Amino acid sequence: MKQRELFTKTIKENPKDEKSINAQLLIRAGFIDKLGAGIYSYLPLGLMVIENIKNIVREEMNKIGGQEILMPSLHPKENWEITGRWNVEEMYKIKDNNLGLGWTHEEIITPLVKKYTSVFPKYIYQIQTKFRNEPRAKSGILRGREFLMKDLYSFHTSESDLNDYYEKVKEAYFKIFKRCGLKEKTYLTLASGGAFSSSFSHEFQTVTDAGEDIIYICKNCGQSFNREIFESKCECGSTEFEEKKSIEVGNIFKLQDKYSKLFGMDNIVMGCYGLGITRMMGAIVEVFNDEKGIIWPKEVAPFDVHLLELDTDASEIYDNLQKEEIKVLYDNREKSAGEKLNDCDLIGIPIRIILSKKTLEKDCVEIKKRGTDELELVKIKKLTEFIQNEL
RNA sequence: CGGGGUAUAGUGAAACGGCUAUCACAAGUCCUUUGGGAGGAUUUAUUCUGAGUUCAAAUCUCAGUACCCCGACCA
Repeated sequence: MKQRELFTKTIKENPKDEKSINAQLLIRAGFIDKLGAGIYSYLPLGLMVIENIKNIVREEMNKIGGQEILMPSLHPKENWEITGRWNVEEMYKIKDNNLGLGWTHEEIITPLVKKYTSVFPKYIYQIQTKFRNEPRAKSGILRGREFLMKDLYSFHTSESDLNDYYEKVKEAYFKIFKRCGLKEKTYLTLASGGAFSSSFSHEFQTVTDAGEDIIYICKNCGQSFNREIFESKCECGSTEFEEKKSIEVGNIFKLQDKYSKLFGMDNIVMGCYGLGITRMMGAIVEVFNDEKGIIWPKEVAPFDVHLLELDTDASEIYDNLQKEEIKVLYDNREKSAGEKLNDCDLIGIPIRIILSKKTLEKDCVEIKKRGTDELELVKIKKLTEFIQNEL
C-alpha cells in the first residue's frame, strides 16, 4: 500500500481532549478518529490491527472447538426481562420500541442454542460490537461505550465437563496473549464472580499504569488477585505480593445453570468467556510505545515492513516485496526526510527499510527494527530473503 | 452519579472588558527543497449553545451541552 493513497493522516501535536497514551498515539498516527467520549472510528490502519487480533482470536477459539456466529446488537426487551437485567445502567434503550442495545449476549445465545441443538457440549462464539452506557468512558479505547468483544459461550451436560473446558479456554487465552505480545504482562487473576455467578471468576489482567484495576501478584507462585477479593495470604502459603495497576482484557465465568435454567434448558451448565478486542489493541499500545510512537508486535502490526524512499525511487523494491506477499507500507510521498522518518516511528511498523542515495551506492537498503537503535545494511538482492527470515 | 477543569480555523495555541480576533502547523495551487517535521507566494472563523451585565464581551455572570481528569461504578 502506498502511504500517499492510504486514508489516514498523522498529526504532529497531541489532541488536547485525550490524555491517555493509547488514544494520543493511535489518533496521532492515524489509526483511529474520535467521535465522542468512548466512541471511535477505526481508519484503515486501525482496522488492520483489529482484523489481525480478530484472526488470532478466531484461530485459537476454533482450535478448542469454537464455532463462530454473529448475533444482533438490537435485543428485545422480553429476553432481558427473563433474567431481570433490563433495567441495569449499562443498557442503552431504544425509546418506545422495547429494544435495547446488547452489552452481553447470554439472553440471546441461551434460547438460540436451545432452539438449534440437543447435542452437547457446544462452544459458540462471536466477535461483535457491544454497547455499554458507561457512567464514565475514559482512557481512549480502553473503556468505550461501543467496543468490540469476543464472547464465547459453552454448554455442557456435566459440571466436570464445564471445568475441563474452562481450563482449555484459559490455555487458549494465553496463546492469544502470547501472539499479541502481551503474555509477559498479563496475569490470570482471581476475581469475584459478580452478581450472576456464585463462585470466583478469572480475569486476565494486563499490567499497565493506564489500567483501572489493582491486582496483587504473589511473588512466590505468580497467582494474582483482584483487589476486590484480595486477602492477605496466597493459596500457596506466601504472603509476599506485588501491587500493580492493570487493565482487564478478558474475563471468564462458570455460569453453572443460572441462564440455562431461566431459559428452560434442563441439566445444562454454561460457561462464558469474554475478551475485549479493542481493549487489547489499546493495551498493546499502552505497553509497547516510546517517546516517538507505537511499537507494534509483529503479529498485530498493520504491515510487515515500512519502506521509505529518500530522494531515490524505491518502487522496484516495493513491487518485489509485494510479489512475495510481504505486507508493505510504501512511503514515496514528496515530504521532507524528517517528516517521513518521524511518521514511520509514530506508526510503529516492526521493520523500517530505507532506500536513499547513500544506501544505493552500496546496492543496499538500510534496515532498522522499531524499538531498537541498530542499523543494518542489507543488499537489495537479498532483501526479500532477509525479510522473510524476520517474519 | 459526586468533585475539579476546559471549550477560539482541520490541529495546537495567543489576544488587559475596547483597533479589522493573532500565530504556527495541516489542507489546496505554484516554485525551490530531501537522513530527523525546510523555505517563499496564495487560500482557510457564527470565539460551543442560549440568556444576562455593559456605551462596548472571546474576555464578566447564569443556565445548558460537550470533552478531559479524580472518585464511585464496571460479567
